[in-house]
Amino acid sequence: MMNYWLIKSEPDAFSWQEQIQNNIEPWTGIRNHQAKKNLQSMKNGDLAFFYHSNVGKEIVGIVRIVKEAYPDPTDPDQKWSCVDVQTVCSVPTPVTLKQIKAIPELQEVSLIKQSRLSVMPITPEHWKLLCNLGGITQADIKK
DNA sequence: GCCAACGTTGGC
DNA sequence: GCCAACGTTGGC
Repeated sequence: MMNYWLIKSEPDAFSWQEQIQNNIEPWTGIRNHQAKKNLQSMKNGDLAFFYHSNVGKEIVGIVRIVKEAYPDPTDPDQKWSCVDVQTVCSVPTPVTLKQIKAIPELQEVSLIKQSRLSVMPITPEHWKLLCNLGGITQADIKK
């Protein structure tokens, strides 16, 4: 059973362009219990939207989980977790927060309901809808 | 265990 | 720069 997620990054700190260049990236630095719980629920092969917070405020790409939760090396106490994500594809037409807020079917997404959460699940229905909005096809996300 | 004070995230 | 919505800290 495939799960879908959304992860946030401030492009000033780590942008989609850098993700593309690095290809595989350890998703470190998460210091929130709910976000940690979500990281630990991720399975290899799960897909996640890559969202630019603060600057852009739009879904710009899709990544795949390629290494399940392990201790975050940037945490001295090793009590926080991280996963590895791999670049899958860019979103041809980035989906903006403004767009999402304007669509009645998307009012329940955590991006809106819990605006401070940085790692969140996305339902399959919302995933499909957001892919359509972004111009993503099934072929784009098949390896 | 409560809660006031403080810090952070992130949209506007 | 402001502030709403959290999360954390520390005194009691």
